[in-house]
Amino acid sequence: MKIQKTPSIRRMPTYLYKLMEIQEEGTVFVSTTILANYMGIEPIVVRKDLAITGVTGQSGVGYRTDELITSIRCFLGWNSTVNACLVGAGSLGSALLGYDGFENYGLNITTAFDTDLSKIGQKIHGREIFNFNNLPEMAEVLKLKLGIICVQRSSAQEVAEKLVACGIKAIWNFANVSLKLPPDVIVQREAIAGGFALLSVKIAQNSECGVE
Amino acid sequence: MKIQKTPSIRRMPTYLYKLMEIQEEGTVFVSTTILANYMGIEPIVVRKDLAITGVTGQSGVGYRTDELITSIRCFLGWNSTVNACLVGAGSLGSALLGYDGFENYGLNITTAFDTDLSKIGQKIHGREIFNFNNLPEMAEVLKLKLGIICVQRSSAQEVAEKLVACGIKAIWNFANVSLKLPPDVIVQREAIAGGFALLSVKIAQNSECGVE
DNA sequence: TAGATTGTTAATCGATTAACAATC
DNA sequence: TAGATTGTTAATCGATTAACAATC
Repeated sequence: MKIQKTPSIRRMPTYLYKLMEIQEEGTVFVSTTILANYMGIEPIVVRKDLAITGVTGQSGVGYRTDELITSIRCFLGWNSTVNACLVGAGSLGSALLGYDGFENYGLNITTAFDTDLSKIGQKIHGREIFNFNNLPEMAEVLKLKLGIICVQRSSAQEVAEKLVACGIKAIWNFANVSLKLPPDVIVQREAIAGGFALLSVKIAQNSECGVE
Repeated sequence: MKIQKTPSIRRMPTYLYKLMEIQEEGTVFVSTTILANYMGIEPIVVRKDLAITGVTGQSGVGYRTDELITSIRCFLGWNSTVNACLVGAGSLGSALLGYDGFENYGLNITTAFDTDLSKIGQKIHGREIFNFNNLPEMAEVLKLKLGIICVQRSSAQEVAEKLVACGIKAIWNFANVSLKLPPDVIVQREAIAGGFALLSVKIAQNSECGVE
């Protein structure tokens, strides 16, 4: 199963964030010119992106801010909520638990797990850390549909398999490994090293140009 | 300045990590079949990616592991070190400070800054937190070339401008905003919401297919 | 020789960009 | 009417995939 329009989809949350800001200001209509200027891209790109969601605007005016927001939310499936657990309450895990933007994404991190006894029972950003061994009992009760993996590279595969064994079919993987899981499990790997690689190449290209 | 081969570049660090693992095992030659299998992609993709770095392999055998590693490192500019500072020692900042993979990327986060007086003077993962107001004096002495922004959305623009004013021309932005900076400043924005958007769409597509 | 793999060339596919009529 | 903007259609560009000869 190939996913298409990846670049457009990646831009959606940025539009959404800006649009919510615009809505708070009370601005009813917004044009692709404004969004493009904010993003540092061309208006035609924004127009094509928005078209994917099925929304339509008014010639000479733009799009209704509220309609756009709804439309993007629906397209991303962020209008309904999914129950998630986070495994690995280290600093990255804490950062994610503390991120208050997730409520806008329909992401409800109800529980955090760890194996470190010194962490279990403690609270991080209002959520209690549970023993990862209790996952099987808790997964069903809490109706967990998504697992967020924030453990070390070395234990990520094992954690992923246990999540899958509990019926969790979607995984957001922040560990620096490729997970081997059954084909019906949806995995999204977040590789920040990839971002740094891009930055590095930009820097290298830039200093080349400077020399010329 | 457009950057090309973005998808390939993003995959490079993943190859690199796996290759280092392979090297530690003492395996001298590695084929694109092995790398492709690890990444869950096709060998031809890996071959094209590796070709970008200029490395060549041996028909029927594969590539020398050590040559591949060197080649990817050089291509990414990770063979030399860049001094970086991190601004915003919250949980995300701490996570990055604690990430020990950066030494392999030629990234040397020498300093962390914050404005929170309760954090200043403390140490996180061995690095002292300094007052952000001291940035101008310290930037030159420490030869800072890169700034990593981990502050709240609302202060990111201001922080970025101060970094640029200190001669820092490359910024890795983890705050959830588009920064408006002079065109000669290189910015890489890390938008994890984009990753979650992709995951959400995958889930949505999957449940559609399930119904059919 | 047989099997595996590289690297090149061509074909396909999808994303971005350009142009412009239609609309407010 | 003039200016701004949408949405469609076509053109361009780049990335992915396929095919295969050459090589070990």
